[in-house]
Amino acid sequence: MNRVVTNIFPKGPYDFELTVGYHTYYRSRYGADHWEDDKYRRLLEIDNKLLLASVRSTGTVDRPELEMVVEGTALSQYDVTRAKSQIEWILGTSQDLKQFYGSIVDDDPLNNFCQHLYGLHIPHAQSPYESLILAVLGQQISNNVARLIRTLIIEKYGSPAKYNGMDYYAFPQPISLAKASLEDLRLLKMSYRKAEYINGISQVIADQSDLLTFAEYQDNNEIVSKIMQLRGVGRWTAQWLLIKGLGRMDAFPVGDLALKQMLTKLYFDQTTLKEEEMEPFSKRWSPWRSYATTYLFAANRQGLI
DNA sequence: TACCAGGTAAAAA
DNA sequence: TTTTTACATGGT
Repeated sequence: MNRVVTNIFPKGPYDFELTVGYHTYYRSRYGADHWEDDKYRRLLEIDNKLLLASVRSTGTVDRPELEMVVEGTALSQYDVTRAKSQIEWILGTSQDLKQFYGSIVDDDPLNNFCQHLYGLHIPHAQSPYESLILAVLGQQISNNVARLIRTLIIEKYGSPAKYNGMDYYAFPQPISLAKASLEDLRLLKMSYRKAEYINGISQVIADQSDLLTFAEYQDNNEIVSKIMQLRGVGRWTAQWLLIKGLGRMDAFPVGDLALKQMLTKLYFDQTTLKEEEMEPFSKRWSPWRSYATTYLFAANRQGLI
């Protein structure tokens, strides 16, 4: 077992606490992500090797600097490099907020949230597959139920490791959930249909690992129509995959109930916004709709809405 | 006790 | 083609 310390320099402004807090729903543990003692921790599975990354802030919002400690067995320089790039991706450190902030200065509720949430970057799932599974698990049900089910599936099918007496789990590999029986998945409190979705998607991804890999030039609509061919993936799930799994800047989860309620309250004077009105309305934030969405949800989680 | 919750596919109209 | 409905479960 060895241990390597390295530094990460996010693109400022970068608020580490806000970004990790949003990512973990301000809980000490959410799914495979941990947020305790001012440290973000995550067990990563890299080439079948498990390593724990612990990250803390050593800088400020405008001069951000993070310190990452990687622990594992027989760590190579390559492992550390991979872990670092995965953590940078999860924590959204390379995003540049300037253009988004500049684009919404006259948009009042949102601009106000941006002042409160200055330096919040969009955190990502570790992989497109992870974001897809988490999104499907979250369909239709309340956040409390979603969190419960997400944790159950990670603890049952993710690779475990113990560090300093604490149990950590990597996010399950596609093959693990592809091999799971529907009956076993049902034990994790999901509906039979949801178990079918999870199992089916995992089988497809286990078989074609590059299915969720897209080139830079590919259009969001092209990606959406491709992933919606997966059973269990509708447009809501596809849009969240664009935001949380692929790092696209201009996605918008039309049909999201919480989002609809927030827009109704903030922009339509309590007159319920119709679903078909969401997409046209969202265009005011293009090409930064993923940020607008994230800042609205972040404001919501902080009780600002 | 009902009814809702950060949807979706399949059935029915 | 468009509109309902079943789905599981914890919270209120």
